[in-house]
Amino acid sequence: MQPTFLTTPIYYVNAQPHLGHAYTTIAADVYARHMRQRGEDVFFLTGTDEHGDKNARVAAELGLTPQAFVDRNSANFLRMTDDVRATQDFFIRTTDDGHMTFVQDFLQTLKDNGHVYEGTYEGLYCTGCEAFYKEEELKDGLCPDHGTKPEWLQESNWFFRLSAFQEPLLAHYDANPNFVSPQSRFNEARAFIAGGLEDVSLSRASIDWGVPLPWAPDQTCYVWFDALLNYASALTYARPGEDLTARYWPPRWQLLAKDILKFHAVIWPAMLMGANRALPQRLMIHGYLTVRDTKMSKSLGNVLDPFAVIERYGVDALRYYLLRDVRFGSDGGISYDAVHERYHAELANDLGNLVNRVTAMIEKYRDGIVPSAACDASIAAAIETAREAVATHIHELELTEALDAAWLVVRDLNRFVEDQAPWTLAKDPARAAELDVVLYTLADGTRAAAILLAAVLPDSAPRILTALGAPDDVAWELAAPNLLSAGVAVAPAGPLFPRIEEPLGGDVV
RNA sequence: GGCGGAGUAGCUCAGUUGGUUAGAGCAGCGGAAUCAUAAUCCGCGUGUCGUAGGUUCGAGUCCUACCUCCGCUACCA
Repeated sequence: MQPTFLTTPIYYVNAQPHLGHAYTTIAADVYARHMRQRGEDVFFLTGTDEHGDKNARVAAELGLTPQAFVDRNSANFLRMTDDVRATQDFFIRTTDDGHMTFVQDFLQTLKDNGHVYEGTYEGLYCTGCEAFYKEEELKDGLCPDHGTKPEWLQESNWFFRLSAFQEPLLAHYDANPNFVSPQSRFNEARAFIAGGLEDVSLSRASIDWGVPLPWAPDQTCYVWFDALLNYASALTYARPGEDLTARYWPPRWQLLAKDILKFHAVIWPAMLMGANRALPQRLMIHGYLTVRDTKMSKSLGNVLDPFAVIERYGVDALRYYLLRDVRFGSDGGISYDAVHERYHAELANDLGNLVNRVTAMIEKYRDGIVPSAACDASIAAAIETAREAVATHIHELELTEALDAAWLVVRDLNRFVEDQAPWTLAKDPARAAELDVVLYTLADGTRAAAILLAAVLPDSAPRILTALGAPDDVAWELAAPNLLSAGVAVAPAGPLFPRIEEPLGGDVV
């Protein structure tokens, strides 16, 4: 299989990392980890978007230079990737020299190819906001923020001939029905293109904090062009002295939220076409996480704090919850109560307790040594089935469905315990061989389940393997039956997902 | 207005190219068991499949109209 390059958007650093950033990052990380489990050559890219007027303004308000401001805030995002156990291969910053050089080269290429021209951008401009407004955005013809009357301004800009790519884009969409997922987003993007494309300005004359145009240094690159190019620039300098472009380009998957669909599904591919570069294979547009009910919403805008969840339940719980409770690709409601419920019902009760009871029985009935036996055929079949299903779903970024498929094994194993009643077998020495089969099956099946879940539960999966006396290796080919060595000693280590008394958000005063 | 999506059990949702008694998880009720983090397992749902028509031997699954909700309808990022 070809190397896998996947990306998250780069996050705009004017604010703090929040749930949305964590969500996309986690989803991409699950894919990256899965592909690495399969031994694939993976390059997972994420990072921060640091130019633009907004950053410059916030920096000024704080009395910082733009660079000092973005340095500080970018570090917050880098820390976020660690907090959620993301395993990116490179964390790009658009203020990197390598990136800025690439942007200039790319813009020059677009211009050399005849896709850039000088024009005039005009519109209603509010000096207070330092931004252009459309008439319908105004309130009674006044700026909604400042209540002042905006001026009609003209600005000389350089434009990207996006309109010229309407037909090529449509052709690409029609030839690649999987280009954008889910289907509804594909339709949305295609309809937008079919409705006619206007040229877009790719530079700003009034903004200093950005990449200067190589042929007109008095203008800076419009921040979205700058930002989108990160996906390509990173490969040229992520590894000093090495250009990874030939190895990884184009991206297998680019993940993003629906609010930035147009930039990624229209402008970005057009930019690549204009530079004669291959387009990303697929774009995955996930939905919004919305906070439902929660009595604590005294103050509006109360969002679920991913770091609070990590602190109380652990990072695996956050990763599991976000991918499990909301179908990846759809919008969905989340809540602290739901985190609490799923943590206990699924992670603690179904999985954690399974590990606990299996190791406890092996200790009690076999002195902690995994007996020699063959995995029960029905469980073996369930593992094989789940292995295929999980892989298929993850390849399509159907992460919720992948979890469902893996969880069937967990449920089957719990059912197997009840069906076989090892505690009964243990009372009859004549049935020792039967008990061996049951105990081996449980240990082996739980081990396989851990590997199936390892991409989502990077902390817990190795702990499960260790508890079962298996090597700490989550290679995908080990997600198969009969691969636990007989004679190893189990090493129970207490509850994997301890019960949590107080749910988050309950501390309403 | 235009384009697109969605309305299925109390809740969250699955339901391939139309075909036997519409499914899962959660919650609820009842029961079993005791290895285990009082965890697990089993049983229990007469749901007008948004409304009204239509096509068909047969429609949640196709067609028409309508109702409700949502998204998009471009340069803050």
